[in-house]
Amino acid sequence: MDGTGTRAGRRGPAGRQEEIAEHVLTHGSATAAELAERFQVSLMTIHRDLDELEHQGIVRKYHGGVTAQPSGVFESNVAFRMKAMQFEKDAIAAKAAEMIEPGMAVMLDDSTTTLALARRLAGITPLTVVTNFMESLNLLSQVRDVRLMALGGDYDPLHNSFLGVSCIEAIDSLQVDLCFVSTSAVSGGFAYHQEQHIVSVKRAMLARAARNVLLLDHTKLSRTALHRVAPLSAFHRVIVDAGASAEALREFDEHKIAYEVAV
Amino acid sequence: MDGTGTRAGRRGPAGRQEEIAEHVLTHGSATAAELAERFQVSLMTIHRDLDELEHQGIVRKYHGGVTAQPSGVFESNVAFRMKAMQFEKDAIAAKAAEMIEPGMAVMLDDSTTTLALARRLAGITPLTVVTNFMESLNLLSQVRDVRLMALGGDYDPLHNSFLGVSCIEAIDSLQVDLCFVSTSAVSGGFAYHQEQHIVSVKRAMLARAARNVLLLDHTKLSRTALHRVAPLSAFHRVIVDAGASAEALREFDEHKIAYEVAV
DNA sequence: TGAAGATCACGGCATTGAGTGTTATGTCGC
DNA sequence: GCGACATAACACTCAATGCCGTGATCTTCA
Repeated sequence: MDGTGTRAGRRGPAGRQEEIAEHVLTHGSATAAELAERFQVSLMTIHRDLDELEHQGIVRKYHGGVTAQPSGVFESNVAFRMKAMQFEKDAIAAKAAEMIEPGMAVMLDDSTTTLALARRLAGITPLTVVTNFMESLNLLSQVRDVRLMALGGDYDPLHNSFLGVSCIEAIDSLQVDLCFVSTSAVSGGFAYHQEQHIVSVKRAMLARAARNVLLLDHTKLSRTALHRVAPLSAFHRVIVDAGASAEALREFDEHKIAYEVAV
Repeated sequence: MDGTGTRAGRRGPAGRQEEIAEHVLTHGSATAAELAERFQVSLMTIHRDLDELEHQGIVRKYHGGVTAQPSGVFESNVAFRMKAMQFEKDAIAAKAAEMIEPGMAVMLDDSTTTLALARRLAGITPLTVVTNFMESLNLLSQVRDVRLMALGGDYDPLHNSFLGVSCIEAIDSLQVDLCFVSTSAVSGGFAYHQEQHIVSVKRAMLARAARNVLLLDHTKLSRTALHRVAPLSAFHRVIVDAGASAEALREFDEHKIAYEVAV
């Protein structure tokens, strides 16, 4: 039994790094020596962990220690998002799938919610699917009778997707029947996201579809992020999970937004 | 020194399976016991090898032995050669990697040879890599300090890559230092490929690089395919493996092509 | 039905690669 | 320029994995 207190590093370095991140995030900052003592590993290992966390955009290193990254970049981490709200996302995806009919062309953004939707598309073939999300590309490339189209661009490890000017140009030369996107926050009749380059891509997508659908788990409601993506009126429908508060739904009514609750 | 005669199974079970296939293909048939004796391994191992070869469509098993697959062998054999030539492709990739220096921008086409090259790029960072090949995208997305750029387009399950107009447009807006491609046949100073839509993409790639490099294992030499891709003069260098015949190399000399043999 | 051949199930063996520490070298800040 | 901190290079450990053989069980064919 070691004296490190919390659950031990049960799954290799990843587990320790997660705990380091948690420690730095709560305390605001730390020194390498302090962390080495706390986790009973050498300074070198701590530095390697911090390099990894810095590359993931979770902490910032400086000569003498590390600090937490100021904004909520942490929430963008794809591995982080992947685990959360799996059940709710699946319910939302089921509801969204009802809108799709064989033969349609649909576009999916780089969110874990639309990935849940992608998993269901094998049952609605034939279909044309357009996306910039690596996970969805890998998934759908294995599916017969899905005409898959990739949006290229600069690879973003944080989101595991392709972004940038090149991606937007590719979107601009397309036109689809349905576009499904998710955003990290919604309130006051607007959808928000914390990163500018993601916002640009989402906007381009919304402009190239006959109908747009916004997929939201309830943790996104009544919150804001730095950048406005679009007014909710840009969406022909909003789908939320059953965890949405009555207050949040009332807000949709006030703005005359067509929404649906997924059970 | 064993008595098996030919080059020993230097690269694991794959090498032995290749020799087994060769033996069965030339003799028409064989028994498991005979092969076990010939390669000095147990019956069980021979059966596992034969299961693998049968799965690849190269031989047919029956109670008491195996026979060579009667027809349609050629196509399956190509798939087989894909894997079998792995050793040579790796040598070619090693030679190609020497041309790359940190900081460069390189483009890779959708061939298994350039995939072998992609595996080596992690050691030459930082690097910008552009490709339309799903395998390479998945591989390189895991690599630190590689700025990865995807070429989008219509997904082709046969090649596991993205093609079409959309892909070519994406290529046209780029410019890289080095472009590595492979073609399915070379002879008379020209490179050939059997599929038109692949040819279009390769041509677009060649037009957007300061220097082009052609990667060829020796089975591609002195052959042709339906469509001309480009004259060999379009390439600043050709890299072949050590299996290339003296005659094929002389042909390069005649056309004044700068080539290099990978050991 | 009997016997040869094929498969299954388990365990040993060697190899690989990730993770880590130690020592040496480089770099920042006072 | 000096001390503290950070990085680079090399060697070691150890767990995971692929590969193979042995003996038991199942299947096929005469």
